Amino acid sequence: MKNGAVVDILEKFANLLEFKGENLFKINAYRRAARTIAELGEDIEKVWQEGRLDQLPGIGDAIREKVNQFLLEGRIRQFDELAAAAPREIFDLLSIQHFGPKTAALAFKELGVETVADLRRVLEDGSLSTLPGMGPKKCENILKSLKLHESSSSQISIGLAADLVARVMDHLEKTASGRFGRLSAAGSVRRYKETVHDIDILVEAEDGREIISAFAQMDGVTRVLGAGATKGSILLDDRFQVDLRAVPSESFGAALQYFTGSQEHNVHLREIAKKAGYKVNEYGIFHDDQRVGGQFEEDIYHVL
DNA sequence: TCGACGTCGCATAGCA
DNA sequence: TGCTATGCGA
DNA sequence: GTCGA
Repeated sequence: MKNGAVVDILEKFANLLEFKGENLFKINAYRRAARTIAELGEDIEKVWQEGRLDQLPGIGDAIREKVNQFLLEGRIRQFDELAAAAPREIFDLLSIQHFGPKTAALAFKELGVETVADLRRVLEDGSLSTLPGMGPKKCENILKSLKLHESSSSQISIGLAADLVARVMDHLEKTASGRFGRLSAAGSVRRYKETVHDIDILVEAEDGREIISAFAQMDGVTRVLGAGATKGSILLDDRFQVDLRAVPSESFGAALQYFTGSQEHNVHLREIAKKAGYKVNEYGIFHDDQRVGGQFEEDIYHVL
């Protein structure tokens, strides 16, 4: 069963294209193809042998050929070519928050940053901050992310995640009670995925400023990654990223559905909605641009 | 053959 | 100081 | 790059 390997190389292919600065839609095409295979209920090699590869959604001539080459020879020539022109540790580098493809390309081109160690060096000796668009704050943020990247522990077990959610909810109820309505975990925590990457919490509030500010001030916050009127993001205990979103009452249900996912589930649901003449997004469910629901999560599933 | 492909909030940098 | 563009993440 | 109009 090589499905995992195929998914992996297609996702990495997308990352390499992104680093190269390729068209965003092309990049997404590779990611979509990877997702299709990840969700495929059968052995990709079997599909391949039976010549059914391009019956899979998102796989056309070009990607089919690459998958073909991979299954035949264990490698993809174009992939190797792209990889040869990129930093040695490109995938590691891109996994550092705030160090995206554009920044990576700039640092590689101007300073020859190939590895995580290189990145640390150019951050510490200040040379990265001499590049256009790389102000002090941005460099500081990247350095913090890099340290986090090296220390963590990026996956959180569901048990610990649940504890963290309880901690946040407790805090909000104590310090901002009455200023918000419903409060719920979302994302992979709510889906009880065994391990999660970060923690998403949703709160019902017309104006999220106060509650997000309370959120950013709770005990154990070691960094405020962002805090606005509708969205806040913190680092708890130096390790755990927790995001809080404030949404108005009429779209709380839709947002809960949307941010609970999973991504594949959302894609599937939208498809169903589309066929039935509806449109679903994080703000509600619509028919002819008329809102027909969104206050409750059930609205979405009920209508469809 | 050709246009659509999700969209938005936040932080930051750079400029007027 | 305010505005806009960009990168990033989700 | 893929899909559908």
